[in-house]
Amino acid sequence: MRWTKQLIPTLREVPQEAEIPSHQLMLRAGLIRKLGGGLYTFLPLAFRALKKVEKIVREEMERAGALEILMPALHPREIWERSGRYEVLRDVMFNIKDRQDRPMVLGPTHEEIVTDLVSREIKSYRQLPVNLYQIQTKFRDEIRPRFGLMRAKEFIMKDAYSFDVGWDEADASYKAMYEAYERIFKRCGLRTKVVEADTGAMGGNWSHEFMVLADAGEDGIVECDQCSYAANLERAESRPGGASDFDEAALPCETVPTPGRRTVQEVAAFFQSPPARLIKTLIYMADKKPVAVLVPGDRDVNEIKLKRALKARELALATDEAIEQATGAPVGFAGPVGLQIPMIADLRLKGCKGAIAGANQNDAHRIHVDLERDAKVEDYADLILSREGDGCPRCDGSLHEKRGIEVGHVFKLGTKYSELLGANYLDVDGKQKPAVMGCYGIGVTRTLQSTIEQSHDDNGIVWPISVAPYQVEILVLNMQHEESVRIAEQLIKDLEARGVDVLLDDRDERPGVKFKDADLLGLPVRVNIGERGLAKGVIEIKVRKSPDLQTAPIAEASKAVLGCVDELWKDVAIS
RNA sequence: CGGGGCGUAGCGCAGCCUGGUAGCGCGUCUGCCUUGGGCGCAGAAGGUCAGGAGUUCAAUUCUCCUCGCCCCGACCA
Repeated sequence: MRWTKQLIPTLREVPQEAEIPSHQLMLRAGLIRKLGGGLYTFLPLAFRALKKVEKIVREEMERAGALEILMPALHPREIWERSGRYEVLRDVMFNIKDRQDRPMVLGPTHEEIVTDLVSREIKSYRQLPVNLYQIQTKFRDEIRPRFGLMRAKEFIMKDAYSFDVGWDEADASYKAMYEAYERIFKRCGLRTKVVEADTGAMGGNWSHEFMVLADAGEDGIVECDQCSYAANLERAESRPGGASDFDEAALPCETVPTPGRRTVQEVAAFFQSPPARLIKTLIYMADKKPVAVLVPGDRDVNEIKLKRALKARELALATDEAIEQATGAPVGFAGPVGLQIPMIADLRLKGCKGAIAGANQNDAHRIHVDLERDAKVEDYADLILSREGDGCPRCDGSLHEKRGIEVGHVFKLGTKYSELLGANYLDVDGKQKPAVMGCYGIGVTRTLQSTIEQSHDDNGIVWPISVAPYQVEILVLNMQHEESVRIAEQLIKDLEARGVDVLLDDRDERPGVKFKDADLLGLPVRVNIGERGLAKGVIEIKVRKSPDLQTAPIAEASKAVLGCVDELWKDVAIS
């Protein structure tokens, strides 16, 4: 392909809309253009790269035995009401009506649709297992689209759904997908970290996320420095220490005036005591009922864990009025002693003595609190947000925080959807049973951008060879020089005959412009053909990711380039 | 939805405070020149100053409203 016949609108300056490197580079290298917030057009180069990612995904899904289908993007709203997820996902769903005034939604995901299909077509255990996948555009009315393709309102996702006769069989399907994902990301040239994750609105029992480590990542994760434990912060546990006993003697609980001291910091300073000695008491509304949540003063509540522990559908911090009503004191003075609403405490508070807590009256706190002696805590659970330096829950190591971009997520769903939507089969014993499901997503467009986020330098993109829009870029430094052009054309012919995608920069531009744009585009191998080299009988080869410039005799040009290309394929080979 | 910022030529920005109908760099087009890291010279095109209303003799500039975009937060498969 010739540059002058392609559409590659490179930008010299950084568009102000872009914040992170991958987004800036996608705009500058002429890969994408914005139509509106969270809506992007893929220009030819990005489209080529996208197709390569999709091809890898397809090959690995097929290898794992999944069958490709294509489901509608437009769904009757009714099916979502039937599963109960219209309520759960209504905020992210685009609602529309057809001309008959029938309510429709644009699909944010496809569990309902595929389960409906399977419920109609799969009747017998003889037809199982089955794993159906598609590569589809999903629509989500994101509260805040961000970072180009990272969080868009419309994006391409590969989603697969497995149906098995039982739990063990479903585990095998899950494992097969997990392994397929490892291969996919490796082949895309991505280094990913697999973490334990929360299942969120998907429901289900267990899930793993495939994370691309990057500062711009939207998810916090922790990983152990000694074992393989890694988890999304939403789910991460940490090793609880022993019960905290701050009192030598078991002194009776006592109320102390603390005028105007509301925050943990203020109170800790007032008592000249470490924040950890305080019991932080937060009032939440769980399904419209107040509940007190107790955590160590130096820790934050993990609302996802809390929601799970309370088995609540809705959870939010109580309003100031609700707090006053529940505790009888203004915000900042809640405490477990004498509180009349249900209480749940973090595991780390179990058996703690000599603590400081709010007194449930204005401008007062209690000291020498022995939680078990002085309060009625209904339940203890792991409720806090893990953080840097916490102990690993699995070993003696400690946890470290990182940022990650979620590119893949595999879920064990169980029978939630099959029961709801009637995906039952007839087993050997003649009984109707719900199929055991798993679902598996890859954000294809996000994966593409992650590749750039993880592989770029100051000058531009550094494409892995497997997803690069073209594998080789040839620069003819002076298009007026006929010999250069002739040699370039011969080289292109040779390379294309060997299945290599080649882009020729045939613009009548000065060399400097071409070099800059070549670095920006980041195609894996660059070939310089210029009079200076030809005078010595050589062409030059520059591998984008390496600093070295090599030369090859004109007669061996294609062989030398192919050698570089082959070498680069080793980076993304699966073992 | 809350907080902040921005909207002037394709891109990056100045002008606005202190009202008098718009400018710079890059890009684009033409010609010359040049050809190893965003070259040089000469000329040119390109603007409903986001939209609407108001104040004023006069609004890019002041006021109000609306829309869009970006960032932070809440939220998130």
